[in-house]
Amino acid sequence: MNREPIETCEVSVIHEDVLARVKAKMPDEEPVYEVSELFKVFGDSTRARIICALNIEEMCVCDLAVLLGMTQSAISHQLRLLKVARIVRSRKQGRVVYYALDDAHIGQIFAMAFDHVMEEMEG
Amino acid sequence: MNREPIETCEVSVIHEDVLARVKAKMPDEEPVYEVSELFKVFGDSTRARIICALNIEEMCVCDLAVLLGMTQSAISHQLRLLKVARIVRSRKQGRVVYYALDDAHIGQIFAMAFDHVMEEMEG
DNA sequence: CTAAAGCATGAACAATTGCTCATATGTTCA
DNA sequence: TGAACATATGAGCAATTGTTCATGCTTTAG
Repeated sequence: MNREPIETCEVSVIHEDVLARVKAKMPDEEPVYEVSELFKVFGDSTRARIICALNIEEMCVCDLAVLLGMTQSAISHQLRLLKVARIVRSRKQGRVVYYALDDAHIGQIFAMAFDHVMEEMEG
Repeated sequence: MNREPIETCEVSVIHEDVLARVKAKMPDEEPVYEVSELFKVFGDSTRARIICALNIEEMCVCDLAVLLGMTQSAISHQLRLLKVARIVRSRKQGRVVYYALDDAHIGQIFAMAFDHVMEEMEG
C-alpha cells in the first residue's frame, strides 16, 4: 500500500506503531467519561469534606452544615449532586434527613488517594 | 450541665454526640483539600483520556493529539496541568517530548474507579 | 389549624475552566 | 543560516460551577 503523507492534515502522526498499540488497548470512551464524571464530583473540597464526614458516620444536613461551617443551603445543594451521582443515599426520619455513603468503594478510592497525597506531602 | 439552646445561631446542632465523634475522627483540612485537588485534575474527560493512554504507553504530544482527535495546543495545555500536579513526567528527545505517568498509584486509583463505574453501569 | 423546624430548590452572580487562536521557543536538517 | 517541525504559552471567550438569597415543601409541636 503506497500511501502519500496526507498533506492537508494539520497534525501528523510520528509514531504509527505506538498509536496502533495504544488505540488497541484504550478502554471504551463511555466508561472513561463516566470515571471522569465521578472524579469531577470528588474534585470539590466541600464535597470531599462531606464524603470524609459521611465515611465516619451517617449525618443529617444540619449537623453537616455546622461541622463544615457552611450554610444549610450550600450543603443541601452539594448533597443533591452527591445523591444524583449515587455516592450518597438519604433516609428521612420525621423532618430530619440523614445522609450516608451509598457505596463502600467510595471510601476505598478516597483512602487510596489520601495515601498518595500523604506520600507526596512528605517527599 | 444546663445549657440553653443558642438562639442567635442560625444553624442549630441536632446531634451533639454525632458532631463530637465526627469532629474527632475527621482528617486534617489540608490533606482533604489536596485530595480534592487531585480529583479535580482527574475530573476532566480530556485529562482522563490522556491518563488512560499514558497508562498504556509513553507518548509524545503529537500522537496524543491524533489519538484523542484534539489540537496540539489543547493537549499541551492539559499536559502542563498534569505535570504541575505531578501526575505526569516528560522526557525530551530532540524536538519531541515524551510524556509518561509519574506515579504507579495514579493507574491504581484509576483502575479502582473504573471498576466502580463498570459495576454501576451493570446494576 | 398554625407556627416553627429541617430541608430542598430555582434564580442570579462571581469565579473558574477548557478550548481556540496567534505566536514564541527550541531543535533538526539541508 | 534559514526553513520546517514539535511543543509551549499568553490572551480571550464561552461554558460550567459553587455559593448566596429568597422561597417552597414536609413534618412535628402546641
